[in-house]
Amino acid sequence: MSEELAKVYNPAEVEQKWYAFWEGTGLFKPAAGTKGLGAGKTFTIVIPPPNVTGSLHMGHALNNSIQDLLIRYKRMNGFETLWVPGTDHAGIATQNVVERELKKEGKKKEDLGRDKFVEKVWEWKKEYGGRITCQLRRLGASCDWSRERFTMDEGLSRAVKRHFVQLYNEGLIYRGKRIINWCPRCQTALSDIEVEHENKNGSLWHIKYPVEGSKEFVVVATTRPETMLGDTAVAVNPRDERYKHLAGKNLILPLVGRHIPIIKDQFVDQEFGTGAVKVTPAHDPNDYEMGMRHNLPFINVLTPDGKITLGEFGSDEERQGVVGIEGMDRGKARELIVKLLEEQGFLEKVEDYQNSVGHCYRCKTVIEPYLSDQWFVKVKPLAEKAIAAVEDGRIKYVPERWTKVYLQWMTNLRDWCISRQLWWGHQVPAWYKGDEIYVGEEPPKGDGWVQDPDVFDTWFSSALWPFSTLGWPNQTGDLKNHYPTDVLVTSYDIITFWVSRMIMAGLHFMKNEPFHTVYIHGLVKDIHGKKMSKSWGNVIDPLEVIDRAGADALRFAFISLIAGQGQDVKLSEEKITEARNFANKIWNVSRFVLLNSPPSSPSLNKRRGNPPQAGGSELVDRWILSRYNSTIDKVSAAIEAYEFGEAAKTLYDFIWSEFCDWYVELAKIRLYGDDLEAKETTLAVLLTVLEGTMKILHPFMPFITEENYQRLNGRTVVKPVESLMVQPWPKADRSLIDPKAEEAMAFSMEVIRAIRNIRAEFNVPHTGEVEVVIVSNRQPVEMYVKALTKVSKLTIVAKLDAKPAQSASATITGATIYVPLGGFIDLNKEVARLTKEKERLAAEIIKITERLGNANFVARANPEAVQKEKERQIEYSEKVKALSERIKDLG
RNA sequence: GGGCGCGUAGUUCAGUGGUAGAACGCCUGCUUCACACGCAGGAAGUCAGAGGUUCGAUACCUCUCGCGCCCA
Repeated sequence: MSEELAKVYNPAEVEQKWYAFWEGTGLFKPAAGTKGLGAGKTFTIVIPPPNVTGSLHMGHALNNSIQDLLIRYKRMNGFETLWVPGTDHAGIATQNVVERELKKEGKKKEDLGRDKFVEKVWEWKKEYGGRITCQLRRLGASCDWSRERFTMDEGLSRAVKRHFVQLYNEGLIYRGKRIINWCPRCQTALSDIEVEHENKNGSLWHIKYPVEGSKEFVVVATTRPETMLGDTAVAVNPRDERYKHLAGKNLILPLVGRHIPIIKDQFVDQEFGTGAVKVTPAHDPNDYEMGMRHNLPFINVLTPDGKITLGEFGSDEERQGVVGIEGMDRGKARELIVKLLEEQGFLEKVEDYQNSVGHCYRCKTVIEPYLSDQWFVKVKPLAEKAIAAVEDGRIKYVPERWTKVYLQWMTNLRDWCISRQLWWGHQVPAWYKGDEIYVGEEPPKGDGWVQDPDVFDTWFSSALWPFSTLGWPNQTGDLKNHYPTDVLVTSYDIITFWVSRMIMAGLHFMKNEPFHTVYIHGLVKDIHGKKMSKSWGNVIDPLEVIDRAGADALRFAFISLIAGQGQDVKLSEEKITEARNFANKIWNVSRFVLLNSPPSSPSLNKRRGNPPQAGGSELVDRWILSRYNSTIDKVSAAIEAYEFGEAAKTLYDFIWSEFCDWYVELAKIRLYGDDLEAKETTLAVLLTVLEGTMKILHPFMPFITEENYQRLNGRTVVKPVESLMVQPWPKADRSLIDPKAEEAMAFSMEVIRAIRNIRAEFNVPHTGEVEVVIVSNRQPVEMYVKALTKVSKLTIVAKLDAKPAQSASATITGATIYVPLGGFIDLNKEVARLTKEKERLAAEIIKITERLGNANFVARANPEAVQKEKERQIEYSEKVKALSERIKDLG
């Protein structure tokens, strides 16, 4: 190991090296723990599988930083930890990507045919599928890569078949012709949640439908005039007086001439438009229901790619009024229909209207409600169990508020459309021969069977992820040891897509909830709270950050940003820089310790294992050991409570402020002194605290902590080098938590700050030494004060005979400090300074006095609060008195 | 329309029924032998607004306003 340590930390070198070491020595694999909290217990996480064609974005980086933190923490606590990695085949997304590639060559997937196309996707997967897993390694994710899974691999495909076949046999899956959400671009059905609704400014067209055999019209209002081609009725509310006289009559559909009935249906809202609505059973979910209730014909007027077809019209006569519309895109068709209606006097008026338009969540194309044969899951019985599991606390959401989102969604579920008209995915294991249907994990025997061409919704396979990755449907050892898993870490946007489905599937197939805790984090946004997107140009690439600042910095930036209750995380360059600087600080403090510690020394090693005991040694040692042990407790408790931001902040403050700014600075006194014993004791404390701190920081910043730990080991301890990641998590030694030492140290620190403040206020040069007189009954540690304030002569007295001339002063609790400044002092400035402080305190005293004068306060407030106020009153009064005297002296 | 979250220093955010905090940024002074990705010091807030509960509210309750999200 080189003794030359760079002044600036270079993460790139360090990170590559240690990841290879960890993975190479098999440390990511579960190993039975024997010690600590986790003895005999497992801790398991399954990764939310990223899309196989994807590359690492900030959302992944945040998500996996959290998972790795938990996994590393539990591993060090002695749990047999397993983090299962893998990727998702992401049906539509992946198919779209490959289609786009083909398009560049001027080809469509139909040119290749299904088999060739699927082959092409597999090739694509082979080439790019490893990309994201490599990127997760760059982040430091300690997944067990030997257990990596893919939703389309053999085992998981078998699991999906079992899923389908079993639900089918239990009567929980059916096939039927229903109105589903159809994406004309992807040309597939989508489930309800795959549709994003957006409020858009549109129009409401009022169209006149003539009454058969009369000069009267019924006016209907619609946002989608083009669908009138498929109208098979007009509906009114049975209670609507306006239409009572038209009972039993027919209307004549404008342009088309089709005779359609007026029907009465409770569903119709009398307040909407004219109270009469057109009914298009093949193109609207509500109209579909009405169509079923009233036995109306279903006329589909759209092709799968969103163009008009008149193929289902009853006669050529009907087509004559709309010649030329066939094959026209739905948007153009709307324009034409409106134009024709207007020309022929059927359009009464057009109003501005805001309505909600559904878009495909993958390609943003406007969705069509479309009538087709699809497979559905009856979710109600599954959902009931999934609701119960959360309601009775078997599964807990963190933060708790997401429980409500989940329950609200689960209680309003409609049947889940699981078939997709894609080529990439798990093909539905159902076969048809004439009217016969066969559902099974294996193809049926005999000739003439044709397999259903559809594939499953990707979420239908990822629902099984917590147990399919562990071997299900086989009863494997992993399944036995690691199911149920422990914590699922994900962002709120897929609670409905994924979390809820895993809970349903886990409870149904494994008879046990898939995890006990769902930790929900926010989405990564830019500094203004905007979504990161290429078109905004505000994307920060995690790989680029890792190259530039290190994975540790990225991880720490994220973890310190998630203090809120599952709020979105606003990532900024500044935050990354801050975390990078923190890494550099850690690097340099280790460098300091290493540069000052001799190569392995027996006497030092002996001391290392026996840190100074409370009460018996140097104050600053007792102080830092007290703070260090408190920090262990605080960090551990924060992680256990999922308060990761709090844990990060605790570490940041302890390392930077307490350890570096105070302990290290004061350690230098004895480190550079002549007393060998004091020197070794100091080193022992430095090493103890630094090494322990590397341990509790490891889950946050695995690379730099491993590097430092290894260097420390090499220097001072004679033992074979083991990885930090499998060292036991430090346990706070409560006997070293020493409030007296902390109190005493706080006093010295306050004295030092007061002197520094005076020096800075009066611009005493850094090199200029000053004399200080402290009037106090308490004793600050002279050595500390002298070292940190450049004081040449320090006098501490309980009472002052003669006040030092030409001096600035500070009044702190329990002491007045005089700093004679000779020529440096500006008396006016000093008087102003003291007066300001006096006024601040005087105002405070008035408030306190009022409070204490309030009989209600004294009588009702708790006695401790009253006592505290009294103490403050005395303390402040003394300070004000001292300040007044000083001002008088100077004036 | 229903639900949820947020509003605290210039910025990003913690926080607590009893003295308002951090980081970054800003200002001043320092190339002090771990670190200028640094050290020391400093300025900076009507805790969105109104009402209520309370001896006491930035915090708890209600309403209003503003921002964001989810569902219909």
